[in-house]
Amino acid sequence: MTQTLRALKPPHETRTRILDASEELFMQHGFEGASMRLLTAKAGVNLAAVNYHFGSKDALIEAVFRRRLDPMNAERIVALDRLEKSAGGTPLAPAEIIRAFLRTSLAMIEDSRCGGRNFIRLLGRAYTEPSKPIRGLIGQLYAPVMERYKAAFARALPNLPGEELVWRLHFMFGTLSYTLAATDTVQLIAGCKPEDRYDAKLLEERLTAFLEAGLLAPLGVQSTVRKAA
Amino acid sequence: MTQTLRALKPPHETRTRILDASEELFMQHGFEGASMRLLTAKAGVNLAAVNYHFGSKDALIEAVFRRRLDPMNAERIVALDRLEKSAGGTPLAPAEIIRAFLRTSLAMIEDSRCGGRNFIRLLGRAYTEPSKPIRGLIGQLYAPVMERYKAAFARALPNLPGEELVWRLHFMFGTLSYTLAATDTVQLIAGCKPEDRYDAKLLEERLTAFLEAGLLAPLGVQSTVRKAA
DNA sequence: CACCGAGTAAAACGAACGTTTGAATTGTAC
DNA sequence: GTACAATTCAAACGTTCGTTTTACTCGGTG
Repeated sequence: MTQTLRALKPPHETRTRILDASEELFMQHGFEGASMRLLTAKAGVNLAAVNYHFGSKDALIEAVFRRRLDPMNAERIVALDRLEKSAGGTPLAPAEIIRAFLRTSLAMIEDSRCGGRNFIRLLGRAYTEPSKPIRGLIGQLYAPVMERYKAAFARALPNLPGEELVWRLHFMFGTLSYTLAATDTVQLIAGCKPEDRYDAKLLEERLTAFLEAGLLAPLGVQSTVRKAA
Repeated sequence: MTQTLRALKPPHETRTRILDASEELFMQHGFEGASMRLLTAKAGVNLAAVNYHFGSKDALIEAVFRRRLDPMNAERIVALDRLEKSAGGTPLAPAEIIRAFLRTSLAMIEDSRCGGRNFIRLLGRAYTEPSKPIRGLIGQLYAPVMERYKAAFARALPNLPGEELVWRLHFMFGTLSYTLAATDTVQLIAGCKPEDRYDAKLLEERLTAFLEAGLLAPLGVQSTVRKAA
């Protein structure tokens, strides 16, 4: 009886309302700028609810990230596993690996209820966040998927020096997170229609073309410079 | 007499001390996280000095940006002017334009007193800052140089559709700002020696190779898709 | 019915925030 | 030396922050 009632009525409705409101307000105002009173008012819950359900504001921030990022990164690893499985022993094309990583992010910006889109933008902000706990959390959550994809790229590009690969992955990661986070800069460069801003399919094509070309760019003189030094 | 004394003793020493301290602390803790008491303590000045010399904390933030960004963007435009002058009527190579833009940023990260490096990292943070006044300020300061470089790229790449160019510039801008701002993510991808992290010459080569390839990437199917739609 | 634990509610906590005040201090001109 | 403006200083302003406390409202159990 208890079981069925729990199943009918969401077990943590207040928690979910807080997480949803926080996702949006953290994105709009930042972590420090979004106060507890603002969050709880938007969520329609009491001020004390955050501390009751999460313990503290910092714990709430972590919960906001984990709710989306844990499944996302798990999905990324599964996608790469599937890719390598179906390829047998043959090396993967770099563009395939790029798309596998991209698609998880891009799927979220098409979230009809906007929660996913908010989170993606929030995530882009988090990389440049000065707060050390947040940086540490992001790094910790991303470490396994980073290692996994780095290995896949290394196998796909056996001729690219390891150090060079690390930098190009850094560039790629930056392009992706910035593109999704800094929504207004496109309008700054040119009056861009916001309607195709979030066309995930089109954005995937554009990003893949750009990133693949950058990843496969011919080695400049810098490698020789380094060898000589 | 007044003139010479003013020349010997810095006219706005307190102002400069505040700007230097703010640059570093805004980068470390963010704009909201760096309190007036922290800023003034680091600068070794009285708490009221900020409001006396700048008027408010927001005005201080604007002053921090303008002190570096105004000369930087002016230098970028001059560099592009020189490039086009010396090329006569012949079209510029995309890599030349990229380097002209890059070099101004990269020169700052070699600042021996670290002030410039702090500012570059601060700038990367500002693009994803949620605060509307800051976003507006950044956009306003960057608008002329953006327009100028966009026109130069359009002339250098007459076959690239305008909308496609806007996106690729957005990607490039994202790569640059993220690369310079998110210093810890490289270490996340791989244990990277921090010593060559700020080798401006090497970084210029790597970034130029990556960005040029991305900018010149072959057009995917998306343009056909768009034409059909 | 009494009882209990989970959750909600309103109010208050001390600390830290940006800003302002008014007196003290400095440097310069007459 | 006196006068005057510019700057520095300690102290306090009112507000807002994250958090805690205390009382209250329930549904389920014995």
